[in-house]
Amino acid sequence: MIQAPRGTKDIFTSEAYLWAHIENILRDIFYRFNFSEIRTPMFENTELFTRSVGEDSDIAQKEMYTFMDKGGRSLTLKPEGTAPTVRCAIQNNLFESSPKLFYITPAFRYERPQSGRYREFHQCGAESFADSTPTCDAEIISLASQILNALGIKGAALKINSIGCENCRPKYNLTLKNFIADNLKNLCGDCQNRFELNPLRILDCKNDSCKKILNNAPSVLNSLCDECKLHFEILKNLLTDLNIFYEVDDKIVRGLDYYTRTVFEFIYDNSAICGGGRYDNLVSELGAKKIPAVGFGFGMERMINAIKAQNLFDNCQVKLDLFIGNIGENAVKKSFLIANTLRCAGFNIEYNNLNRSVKSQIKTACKFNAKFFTIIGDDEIKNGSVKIKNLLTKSETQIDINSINKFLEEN
RNA sequence: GUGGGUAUAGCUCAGUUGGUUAGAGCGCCAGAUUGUGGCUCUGGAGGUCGUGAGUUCGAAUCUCACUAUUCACCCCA
Repeated sequence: MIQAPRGTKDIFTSEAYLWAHIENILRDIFYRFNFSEIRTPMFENTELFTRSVGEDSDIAQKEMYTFMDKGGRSLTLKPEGTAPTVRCAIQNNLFESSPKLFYITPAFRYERPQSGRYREFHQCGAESFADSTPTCDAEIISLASQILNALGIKGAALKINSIGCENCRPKYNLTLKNFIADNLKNLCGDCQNRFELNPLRILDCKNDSCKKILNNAPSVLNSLCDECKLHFEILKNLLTDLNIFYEVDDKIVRGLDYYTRTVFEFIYDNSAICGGGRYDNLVSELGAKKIPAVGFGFGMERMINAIKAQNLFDNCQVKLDLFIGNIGENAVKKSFLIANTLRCAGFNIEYNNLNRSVKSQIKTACKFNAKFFTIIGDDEIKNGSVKIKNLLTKSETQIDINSINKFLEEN
């Protein structure tokens, strides 16, 4: 048997209905904040991701689905949503016309699958190129927070930090490296590599011995320049004014290289359900003029795990208005034609097309959550009259075979 | 990339130191009820025991490899 590839998952029936339902809620919230939807290609030129995500990042190093097409181009399935959004905005010059964009998209990373993590997963993200103010950061965080509220997800903790800008971060990197230098030998192998490439990432290491060493490390917050410091202070005040609870965590640095100043995460069940931050240099690094930006990405699978764990949106399924049962060949054809008429009129209809007992037909109708059930046989065709049964109340009504439409409208 | 668990019917799972024809519950189909669901009873269909090798007179059971799946680490959403 051919199975779905490792790390992928089929989404069908009630699960697909749940996804569609959630996507509708998400779009509603985005529209409230005047974000417009964009849909970018599933694959991009590889260079887009090596330049944006960072050539040395784990994503670019070992997690990307990269392939050559028949024209010799190096292409990569999108591993995240931000870089394609920025590319699209540059290419179509969206910064003035629609500076606030959102997407709901599959993304691909070659990783070992585990709970809430697939090789094809789905991201729901927003990017704002509106301006560089802390208000803009607060709006983005507020948007993420309202998404959680609208979905009813409780218990996600917001953590925020500032990792400075191109002016103050190099200074902090030096401070941090000086602090670590003596202990470099005691850090894990990964961190020893990070020491030169990206010392900030050492703060994020989960290794216990590294954590211990970094416990007393100088805080990035103490090295911020005046502008960054002010930006962060204003943001914190705004979040308080918005009644959004947060915790400052100066160890949050985020894994993608493009972030500047504000970074944040919503943690649920020990993993990040949403991550984001400001990236004021990415647009210019990708070749356009300098345009500030801030955004976030939700992991849809993690979002849905949380929704399921809290039993939100139970009983997600489409309901049938009527199930048409039948007995005999003539009746099968007749019920098919009636089903067609009623479907044209806008009702959800199923009919029986197999030679089965009335009992099993009515059971099938219940399984599909049909509101009404009717059965058509030679007598009904001859008399032009059918009994229609309410499956909930069990009451039956005798009506004209041509007035089912009217009956369904009235009931 | 690293480390553990698991793989038997559509689903959830039993299966004794290795021993005849591999079971149960649920679901499905039919009958009891000649054309009306949920309860009850009766019967029925449905299995390359993940794949391939090995050990053995004999393997669902033991060994190895592979694949898939799941959980954790790394990383990330």
